[in-house]
Amino acid sequence: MGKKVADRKVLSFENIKIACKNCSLVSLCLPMGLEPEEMDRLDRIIKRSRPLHRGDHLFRDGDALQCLYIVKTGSVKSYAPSEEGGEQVLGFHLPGELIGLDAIENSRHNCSAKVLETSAICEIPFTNLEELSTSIPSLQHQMYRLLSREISQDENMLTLLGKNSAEERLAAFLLSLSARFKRRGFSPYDFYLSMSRHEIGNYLGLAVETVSRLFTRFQEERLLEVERKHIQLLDLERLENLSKRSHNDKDRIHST
Amino acid sequence: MGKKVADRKVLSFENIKIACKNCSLVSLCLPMGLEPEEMDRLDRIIKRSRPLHRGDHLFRDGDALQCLYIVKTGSVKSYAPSEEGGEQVLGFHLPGELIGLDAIENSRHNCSAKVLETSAICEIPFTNLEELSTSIPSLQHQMYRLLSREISQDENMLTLLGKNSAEERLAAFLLSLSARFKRRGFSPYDFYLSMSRHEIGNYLGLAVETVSRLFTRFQEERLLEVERKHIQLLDLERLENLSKRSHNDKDRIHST
DNA sequence: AAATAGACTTGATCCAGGTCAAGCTAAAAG
DNA sequence: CTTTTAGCTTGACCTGGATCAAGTCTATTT
Repeated sequence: MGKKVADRKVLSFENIKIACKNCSLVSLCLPMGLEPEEMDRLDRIIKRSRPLHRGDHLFRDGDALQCLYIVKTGSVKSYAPSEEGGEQVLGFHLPGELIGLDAIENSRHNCSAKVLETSAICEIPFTNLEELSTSIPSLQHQMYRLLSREISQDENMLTLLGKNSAEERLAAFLLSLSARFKRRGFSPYDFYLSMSRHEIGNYLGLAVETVSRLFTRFQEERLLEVERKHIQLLDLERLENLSKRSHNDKDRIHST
Repeated sequence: MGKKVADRKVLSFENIKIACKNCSLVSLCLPMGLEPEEMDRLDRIIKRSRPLHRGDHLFRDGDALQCLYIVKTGSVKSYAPSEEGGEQVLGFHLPGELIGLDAIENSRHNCSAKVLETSAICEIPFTNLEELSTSIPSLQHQMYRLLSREISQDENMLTLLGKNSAEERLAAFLLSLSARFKRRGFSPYDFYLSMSRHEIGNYLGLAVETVSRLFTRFQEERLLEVERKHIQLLDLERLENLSKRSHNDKDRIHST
């Protein structure tokens, strides 16, 4: 009984509502740019549940849209499941990133999202958010920006998949992670992957084997050091060069 | 002089402001779902310029965001130019579709857009639109929906590029056009392509030659009839089957 | 009507990356 | 501890679609 009370205390501690204004992510998250008073109003509609564990779903393809989700700590992958059990990984989400935006169109999720490791997630009931954004112009603006950013990112990804080689894709992927870790105050050179090789390959439109071979090759070429999930980038600049296709740009369209 | 006046009249006739409420696209365009009074207010900020001609740009990569654009008649392609003169085609836009949404994030266009044929375009100054949407909740809602739809579409495209064969990609492309023409009151079976084979290939991540061969093959298999830009779809159902990869779905991820 | 040019098609060849197969490793389960 | 299992690596081989190389067709210009 004493133990149980102790447990409760620990849980309620873990579960404590770290208000947006006290959250380290505030400058790159939804409340970015809000006045303190506005932030409080937003804060009141956000739910912080206890941590989720590897494999837990935020939502599944077809679910009615209830909430948008933001990663507070940990990481999430979103993916489009296909009938036959296959899937297309659509993205990996790090702290501060908003998830579920593709559900607004028809009030139903068009993909699934599951956490890759133990993660804390903020939930924002969409109806409330929409209502609130009517009366807080800078929140509306921020929503437009975040939706627009998602579109830009997907378009980048389309270019990556449409035009770039396996090598270029993996290099770009690692650099994207590196830059995002950096923004969040983590090392851009030394990090752990929370997704499997299979998931990386799926995301990049490559076979697992290709991803594995590339990691080996990048290591041989002293671009990075890899040991299972642990990555150390040794030469960002060369990686950068690799990631932008220099060769083979005969793809110009001569139009009228 | 008489002639000149006549010219003016013709021009002002072409240039006439067909208000949203009189536009045949109203049910699938930005003003969808607005009250008549709201529609008038939106109408007042929309600019209708004279028709643009093949190759004219709506905007270029890097331009400051001034307006969002909607195709009234004709068609537009958006594409990401690369340094070396190549490009990635990001989409083809038909009447009623909103263009430039990826520019909101940083008030600067991330891609270019040019018209594929003589086209009438509505221009909407974004600042005014944003302002207006603060005071018209259903306009804000519509903006959220359209941004979200763009994300969904890009995600579909990611899956197409990441997982599907050349054959599946072209079939899906033709079916997408067909469905979109249908919604707009055109024949879903018989239409003209306003883009070149090169642009189709670029969009689908394929070489021109592959696109050409596939058209030939599809015709041999009596799936369609093709004569230059003129397409007649003969068997939507078989095309549908082709477009969803049945084979080869060993891509499942067994995660914890 | 001839000439030029851009768009498209068709055939021949090649190769990046997929597929198949086997083994390795780490960590979780017993 | 040993066993199991899922994830990862490596090698051998194969293939879809890219690339290379001629043409052909249409439309526009002269």
